[in-house]
Amino acid sequence: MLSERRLQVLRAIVQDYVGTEEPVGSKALTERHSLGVSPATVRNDMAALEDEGYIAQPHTSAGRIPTDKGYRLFVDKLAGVKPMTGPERRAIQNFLDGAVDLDDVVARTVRLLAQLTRQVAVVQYPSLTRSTVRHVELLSLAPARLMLVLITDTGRVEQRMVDCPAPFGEASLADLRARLNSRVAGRRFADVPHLVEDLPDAFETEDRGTVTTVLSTLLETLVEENEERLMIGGTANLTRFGHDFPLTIRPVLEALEEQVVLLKLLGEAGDSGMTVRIGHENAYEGLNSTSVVSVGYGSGGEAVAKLGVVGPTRMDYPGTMGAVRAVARYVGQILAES
Amino acid sequence: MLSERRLQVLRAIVQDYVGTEEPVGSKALTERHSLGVSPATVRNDMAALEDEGYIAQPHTSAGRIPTDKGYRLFVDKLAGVKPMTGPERRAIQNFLDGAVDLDDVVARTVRLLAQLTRQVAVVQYPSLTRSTVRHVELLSLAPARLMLVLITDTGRVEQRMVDCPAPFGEASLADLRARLNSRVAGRRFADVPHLVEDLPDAFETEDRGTVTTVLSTLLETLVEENEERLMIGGTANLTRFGHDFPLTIRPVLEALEEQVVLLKLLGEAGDSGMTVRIGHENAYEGLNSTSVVSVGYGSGGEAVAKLGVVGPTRMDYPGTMGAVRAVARYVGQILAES
DNA sequence: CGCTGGCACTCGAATGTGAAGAGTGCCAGA
DNA sequence: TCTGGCACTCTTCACATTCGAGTGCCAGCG
Repeated sequence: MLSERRLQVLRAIVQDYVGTEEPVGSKALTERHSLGVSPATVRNDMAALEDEGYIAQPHTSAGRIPTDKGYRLFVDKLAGVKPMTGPERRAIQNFLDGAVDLDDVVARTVRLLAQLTRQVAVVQYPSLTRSTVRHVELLSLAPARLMLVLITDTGRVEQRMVDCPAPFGEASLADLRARLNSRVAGRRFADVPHLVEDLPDAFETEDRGTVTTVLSTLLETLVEENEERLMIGGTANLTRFGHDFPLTIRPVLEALEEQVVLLKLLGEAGDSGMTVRIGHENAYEGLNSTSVVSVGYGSGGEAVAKLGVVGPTRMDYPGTMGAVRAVARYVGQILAES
Repeated sequence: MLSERRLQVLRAIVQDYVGTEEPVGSKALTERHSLGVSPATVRNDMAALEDEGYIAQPHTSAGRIPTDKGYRLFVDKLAGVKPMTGPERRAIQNFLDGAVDLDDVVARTVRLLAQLTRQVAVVQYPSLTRSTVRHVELLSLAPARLMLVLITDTGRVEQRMVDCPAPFGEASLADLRARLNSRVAGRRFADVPHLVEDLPDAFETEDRGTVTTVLSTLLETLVEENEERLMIGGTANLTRFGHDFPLTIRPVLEALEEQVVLLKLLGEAGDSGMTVRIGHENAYEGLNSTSVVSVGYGSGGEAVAKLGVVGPTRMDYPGTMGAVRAVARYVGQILAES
């Protein structure tokens, strides 16, 4: 077990290193933080911290830098979440309030996060597993061709073509539209399959084929819709990463282009509360030198999607976490209002 | 006027520099290209080319590198467009054929372009100025609240809420829906305002307010829709830019995040045929050390949007132009089919 | 037992020197 | 008009040297 002072030393190391981007030595530490002990003592503590694997030296005769394990301890025990100041909150709210539709909300959120944290921001579009159906519309484009339009309560619209096995009359169409909506409107996606399963029985034999086709297209759409999309921004901030560029930045850019990777990354994060994944804690190799701070957001109590930032492990965790939390909260509010 | 041989020397310099990324000297030139003259002669030619501003030396006693003006001449006069090989064409077609919807077409196009050119790809979503309306749908969500859904022939769907000044009956709604569609379905966006202007006259006085509101929302949507979106990919290729990273790459990443900048960039490019903007020819400062190759694409004869790549001025112009042209052509085909 | 000051040691960063090499410009001659 | 030759310029690289920050360890002190 580490003594109180050693923890303080670790905290000081993390703070200094994050600030200066340079390995921090014992002398500098005692000067910049009033630890009340001499450099020699700090050196002993640092040696102990190094033995435990919390810090490391890039090479002999250089200062120490925190390891992933060190950051982990820092985040878990030594640092809180730095709350946003009043003006910052107001700025966030103002900025998000200007959004005109869902795309805009997401776009603004990305910008905002990137700007606040000066890192790369990732925002997942509100997911639909927990969404509900607002309306299903059926349009006849040709005698045996329909268009299915699904409107969700988060404001997303998805359309699919349906080729009918047999011509489908306007009357049947209206009937199907009405029945479908009375059953699924306002219901959760997950409940839809169960709710429509006996729907074909209500139709004449010659229409059943079409009804079945429409339903299966609808169910497919619900599932596919779940293939969540996301938006990223602030990649220019990657240039602040380090001086050893190409090697560090390349895999990160590659990871950011692979939506699958990012979705998995966000998906793995805990469902409630804020998750911080530090360096090698990230499963994806290209992100081994980055940390990901993510949190769920949503209208009302439930999280419908996640957002977060990707930055160097050497990041200002309290500040970043504060910004991420605040943004998530306000986005949730905006979504709830609309 | 430059002699034939001097043009050949310029061509050789461009080709070598693009290949090796290093300033090219007179000796290397005569060795790698059979110019039939000695290095000394080439030196004279190079001095002349330098006087004219086509090439420059980074510092005394280094080889020459092409200037923007040199690349311009190369592109205009010295190099053609390198056609894709058969297998390449087939690969392009196969890859694009797998797309399931518009988003997917655009996403695949971006990937493909980035991969083929090993540069940053930019694809604009099919623009709507020249698009036509496939269908307009009106749904009643609440007594005085409608949802307007616009479906375009390129497969895009846009929805808007409409708050009515007065309650609007189902009968009126059906009437409006029918009239609206009979007038605008299949028509171009640009023609819509004219086509619906007298529509309110056909309704009862108490409904006119709502009809007018719906129409103005529709027109707004048509215009806003025109705020074109785009997708980018292959940013990881920026890491191949040069060795002097951060300075070069940062402004480019910033430019790529500013959709406005990119849209203007594509917009400025000529409407037909391929456009190549080299270095300082780009209005946006951050892109002064990049070249942009763009071309319009679309279903049928008309271009509905543009696509292109952004890369270092030192790029393989013939190959890049070939890839861009080929991809644009096949995307056009795909769009025409669906 | 823990803290402190002192001291020798290590190793990277910065600086300087010198040789090598690539490339140029210019000139006289074919 | 082209060519070979030659002197000159600069960058690059390797190597040596210095400088300094930071460490580890130890003996002594409260």
